[in-house]
Amino acid sequence: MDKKPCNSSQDAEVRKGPWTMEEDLILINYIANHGEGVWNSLAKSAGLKRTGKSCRLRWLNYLRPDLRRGNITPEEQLLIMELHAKWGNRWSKIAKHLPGRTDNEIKNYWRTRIQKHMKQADQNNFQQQSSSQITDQASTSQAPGMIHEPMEIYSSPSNQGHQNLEPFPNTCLPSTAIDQSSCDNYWSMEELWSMQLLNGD
DNA sequence: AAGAGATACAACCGCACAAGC
DNA sequence: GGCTTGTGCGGTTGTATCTCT
Repeated sequence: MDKKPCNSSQDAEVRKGPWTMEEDLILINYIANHGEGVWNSLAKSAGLKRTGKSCRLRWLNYLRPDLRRGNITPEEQLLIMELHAKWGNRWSKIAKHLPGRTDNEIKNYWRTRIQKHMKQADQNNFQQQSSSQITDQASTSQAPGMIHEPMEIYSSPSNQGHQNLEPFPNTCLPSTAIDQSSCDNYWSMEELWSMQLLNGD
């Protein structure tokens, strides 16, 4: 990942990859003295061989003093799920309701933890379903790969074309979900809890 | 103990939008 | 009004670490 500086061109001046402690200190000190904002000029003025975007990302996601480090609490987990059910992948919007958490952190958390649970639940239901539906498959238009994309099925209002997939037909899909194409809320918290997404760990 | 696979997290990329000129 | 630049956001990728066999 870490691109070694080349011996020519201006790109050689731009560092990529993991930040060093020294770079972190430079950025922290600079922001402490001059404040944040105007990231491109900040990067140059501070003497960092980074893009403004990279500096901003590093500051917002890692160096900010008001960040909360450590595990997501059950309360935060609940809130994330609730807000995601309401807004979908609007991570920055969700992050605003979780003080000290970043959109990147929430996004990663969702992808690695919650999505994993959904995938497992999805597979369990698929196994249950497969025995009963195996004879019906020839009459459906379901693509074979669809079962691997629970997120799309779950959240996206733009994926109404998938609404006949019913990934959790027995226990999880709310009875009204399919008819909620014009509604912002897809699944209630009660329904999400019923999927036992929060009980895994 | 070693290798393979899975997981979690940091960071980058591309796009869209807003502000300034 | 059009262009340039900066910023913010969501998606994706790379890699370190952990777990399992």
